[in-house]
Amino acid sequence: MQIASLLKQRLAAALAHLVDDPDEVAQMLRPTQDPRFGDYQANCAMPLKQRLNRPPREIAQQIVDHLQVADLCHEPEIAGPGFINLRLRDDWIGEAATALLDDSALGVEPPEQPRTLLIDFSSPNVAKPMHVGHIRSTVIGDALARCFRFLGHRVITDNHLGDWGTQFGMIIYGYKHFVDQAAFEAAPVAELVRLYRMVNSLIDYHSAVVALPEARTTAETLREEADQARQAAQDIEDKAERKRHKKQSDALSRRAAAAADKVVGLQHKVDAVEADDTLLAVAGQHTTIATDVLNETAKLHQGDPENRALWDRFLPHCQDEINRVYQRLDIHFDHTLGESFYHPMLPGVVQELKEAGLARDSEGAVCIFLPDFDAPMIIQKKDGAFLYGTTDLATLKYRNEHFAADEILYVVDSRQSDHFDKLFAVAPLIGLGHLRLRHVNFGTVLGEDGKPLKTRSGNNAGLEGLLDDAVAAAMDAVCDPDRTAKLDPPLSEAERQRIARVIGHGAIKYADLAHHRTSDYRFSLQKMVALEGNTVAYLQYAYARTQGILRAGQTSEDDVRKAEHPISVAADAERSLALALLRLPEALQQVADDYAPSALVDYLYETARKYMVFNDNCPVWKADDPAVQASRLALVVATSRVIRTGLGLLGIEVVERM
RNA sequence: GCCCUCAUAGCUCAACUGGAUAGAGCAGCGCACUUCUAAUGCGCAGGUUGUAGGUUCGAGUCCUACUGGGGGUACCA
Repeated sequence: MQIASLLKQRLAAALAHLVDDPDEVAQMLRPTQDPRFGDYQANCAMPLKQRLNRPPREIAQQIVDHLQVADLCHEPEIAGPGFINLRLRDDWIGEAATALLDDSALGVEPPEQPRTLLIDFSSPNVAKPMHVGHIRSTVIGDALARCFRFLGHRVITDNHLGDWGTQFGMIIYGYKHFVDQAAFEAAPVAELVRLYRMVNSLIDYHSAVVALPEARTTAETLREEADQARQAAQDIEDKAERKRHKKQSDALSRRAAAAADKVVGLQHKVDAVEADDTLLAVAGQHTTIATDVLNETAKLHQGDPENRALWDRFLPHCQDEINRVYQRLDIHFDHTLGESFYHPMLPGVVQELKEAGLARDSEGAVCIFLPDFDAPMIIQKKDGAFLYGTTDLATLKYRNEHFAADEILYVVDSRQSDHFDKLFAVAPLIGLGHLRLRHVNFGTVLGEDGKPLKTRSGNNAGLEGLLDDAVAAAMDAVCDPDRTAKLDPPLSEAERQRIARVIGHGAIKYADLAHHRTSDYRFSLQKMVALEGNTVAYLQYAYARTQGILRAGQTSEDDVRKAEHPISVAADAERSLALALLRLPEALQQVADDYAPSALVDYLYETARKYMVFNDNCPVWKADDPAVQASRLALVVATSRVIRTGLGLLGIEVVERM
């Protein structure tokens, strides 16, 4: 049962006497921020002032007069300008919490209208190593899939792999010119990665050599301007005026620093090749590598047998590579239909759009011009190649025909919002207006310096290395012998390994999901594996404590459930914990409404904290009264189930001891 | 240039979509271990929510302008 919706129903019934849209008005029910105002507050009296032309407190009184909540709440109170404060009865909380023990859905009720959602997430480019940038889409998409399923909706997950792009042109080119056959036979993926990196650095080298002089000039100019602006600012007498100029000169300085950074970055790319005489010689022999790579890609797309054979040979290895990461992270897809799958459909898509008069030639390319957009969606380049807009349209049509989804979520970087705005604008024009399309966008992962996370070489930090680092850091932090010394029996090596793995991987997922998806967030390995604060270790510890109590009493969750002892809340810590446990459905509703798993993280952290307070104040086995003992034990079990289930919905496992 | 997005405590982030005195954590200071794991709990301190206006019973949240960060902007994805 969901408390908030139950109260909303009651509220709506009371409002039916006053307004003709009671259900809508009843939505203005919120949990209170301050326990002094009870547990929930109805805020609908104030806004009704105009509509009913009466003072809000009077309206509130009328609502309260009709409000039938005596079975759930104490007498409602009207406070301030017209808030209606509701305080749940302790006996009701106890009964509801007791019911939780026998409910595998933990209070979640089947939806009135189950939806079918197709979630498109992760979607890495294969053939290059997965990096930290893929983490957000993967982790958020997986958590959303788990949450929507738990809420009773039908979910189809699809990994729209980038398996047909320029990166294959790069490794095909690399293979043709630089392959080490022995290395390829021995470890194909490693060799392909080496080839990818080599070709990439050669392309970067040539473009950096060209770009460097202008970047230097720009950096110098900006530097001078910034210096001048700072000087000028110092000479200004008027204080306010000086402050304003200072601000502007600071901005200029930052821009100058960024330009200088860019020069350093370019120089780095040049140095990377020039430091190695062999590589430099190779660079000299492959001056047109950038366009040659595009040609290899184009040949692949046009069905060139040699390139197609190479692609067929490379792809399984590339898939093994990413599947290893998914396996590690316990992430699964119903479908993996990459770009290559849609490639044969693209000419037909363009043809149809042209025939329908939606697309037309412009500057040699085939474009869909849309009102409200400056630039068109280009679906075929002047050289005949197709673009991701084309693929996305083909994908949309295919999904519509094969998956009967009523909603499609694209868990993709915020930077692509323009693209999705266009895609979603085209959809109704091609008869797909019935699909609810949603760009579930997310922000960038930043390093500790506030810049997008990169390694020192300028490449994106590799994902597997990151996971290894997290597991190692978790081992150091969580399996510190001083801390685990009191565990009896002592932790075995296998148990330590498992704890480090669960906490390490969990830390990465948790830190990502803890931030609202739309904001950028600062990635700090040290903070995410920390034991204090809003971290996965804190939740794991709370969970481990619940298990510790069961062990101490030589009992199990099943035994406690079968005993059917009622929960009754007396102490504040018991009440507040029990109420928190009843709110999982509310938290999940929020996740679904915003497509934002962070709401579940906040909820779980809040619940774990309340459990910790309970744990400190309400001993189980030392309680004198057997009824109190049984009630607290039942609360412990309910907590353990909520935390385990909640973390599971985030894709995170639990450990029994730590 | 135009469009999108962000700006909240020293730091990292919340704030249930317009509700009451803006909350957590970290860092700092203090208190509590004979324990079902102190990997915890409690307390103190920390804020003109970037600036200036506006909308209304009520604004961190909405509108306008400005300042600053990030991103995008016709053939990469």
